[in-house]
Amino acid sequence: MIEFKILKKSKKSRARLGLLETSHGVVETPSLVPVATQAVIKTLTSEEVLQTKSQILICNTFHLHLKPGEEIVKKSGGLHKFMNWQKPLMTDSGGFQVFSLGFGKDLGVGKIIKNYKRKKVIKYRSQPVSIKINQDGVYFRSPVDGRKIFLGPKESIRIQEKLGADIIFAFDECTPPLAERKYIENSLEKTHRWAKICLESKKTNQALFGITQGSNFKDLRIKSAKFINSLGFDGFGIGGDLGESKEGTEKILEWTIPLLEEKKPRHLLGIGYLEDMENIIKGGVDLFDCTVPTHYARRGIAFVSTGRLDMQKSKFLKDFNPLDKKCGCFVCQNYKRNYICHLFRAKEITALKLLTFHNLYFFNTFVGKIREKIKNGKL
RNA sequence: GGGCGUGUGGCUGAGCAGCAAAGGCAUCAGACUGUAAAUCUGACGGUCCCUGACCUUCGCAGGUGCAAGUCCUGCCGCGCCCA
Repeated sequence: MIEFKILKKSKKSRARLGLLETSHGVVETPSLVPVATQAVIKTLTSEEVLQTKSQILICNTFHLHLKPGEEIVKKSGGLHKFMNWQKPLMTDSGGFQVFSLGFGKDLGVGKIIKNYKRKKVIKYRSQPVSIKINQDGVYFRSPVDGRKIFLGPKESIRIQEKLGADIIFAFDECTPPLAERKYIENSLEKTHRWAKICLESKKTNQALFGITQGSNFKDLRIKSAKFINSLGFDGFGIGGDLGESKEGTEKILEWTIPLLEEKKPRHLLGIGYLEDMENIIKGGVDLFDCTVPTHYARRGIAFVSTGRLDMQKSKFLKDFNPLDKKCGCFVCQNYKRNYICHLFRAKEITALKLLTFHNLYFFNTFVGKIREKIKNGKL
């Protein structure tokens, strides 16, 4: 069960300020949802994650099904106890892995392709190499040991019920960019049918979010938003490939969000560079998860008020400043760039931890400022 | 002093007649948006009219070959064994 309270609606945009109440606490929205795929923010303990001002995390059904298996989590008392995180939690359904382990992996592309000039290469009825999608669900090849795993709407919900997050997602197909229209149409039918099955098969009182798709086709996005909205979900995810550019994503939000019941929370799946945040929030997004702060941290990238710093560059060995002078995180209070740079170049794992902590704190602070702007009528 | 072995680009280490010379490391550059991801891609002797051409390289100095990092001779350095 969740309750979503809208505290303020912007007069300048679709942005809104809200409180998402769950049995594990309240989330101020708009909010970033850091990604804890395997029931952990890589490199951090849950106590540390709390200090990054994170309010809610999202774990992954597919990964936790593989390791350690939902039964283990259930026997541990559910995800919250298992990972010692007593604040709100979400689980993603595994729908993204239909893409990332499928065409995403085959074609070496992400869900946003910058050079969209490339012609559509994914034809109707074509299948990725290592997964097979049919009307009922998806056969995955486990990246862990290669065994076959079937995941469909019922399976995903059953697993998510055992994992026990506060908010769970419907099982969908995250469609690839580079797919022709007919592929998207067919996929959308599946996602819609699966959405109904997810709702019907859920037995717990966890909140269930339905996911709208439709790639970058306006009529399909509208069709999907209307259909998913009609089913009675507790909230919405907006997924799939989100257009060829930032503007593409904004358009998709414009097509989708006005058709979703206003009092329910909207979660934009997988978007969140710093420069994206204001735009998607203005588009009416309440929640968004993104791997960027944590993922980039492990690649040596620090996000700071002046942009990105690649902390592996040797020039930082001579830089005695903190990552960001204005940042209040413990890393910026206690460590200098030259030390962090040294740790990266020496391949010390603590480097990953320091940047992960800083990036998350920085991102959360950034969203906090946007909430302030909405509050003050500036956005 | 004698015997055997060895010396390759920043390091390591293949190559033992047709090579600007495999791998690896390091270095430099780039990518990354519901995590396949502490990963991947590219460059890495020099110059230029740069999908190609030329120049300089494999301890040093000579030699034999159309052709030598690769064979021969001498020297130098390093290692092991014997005195």
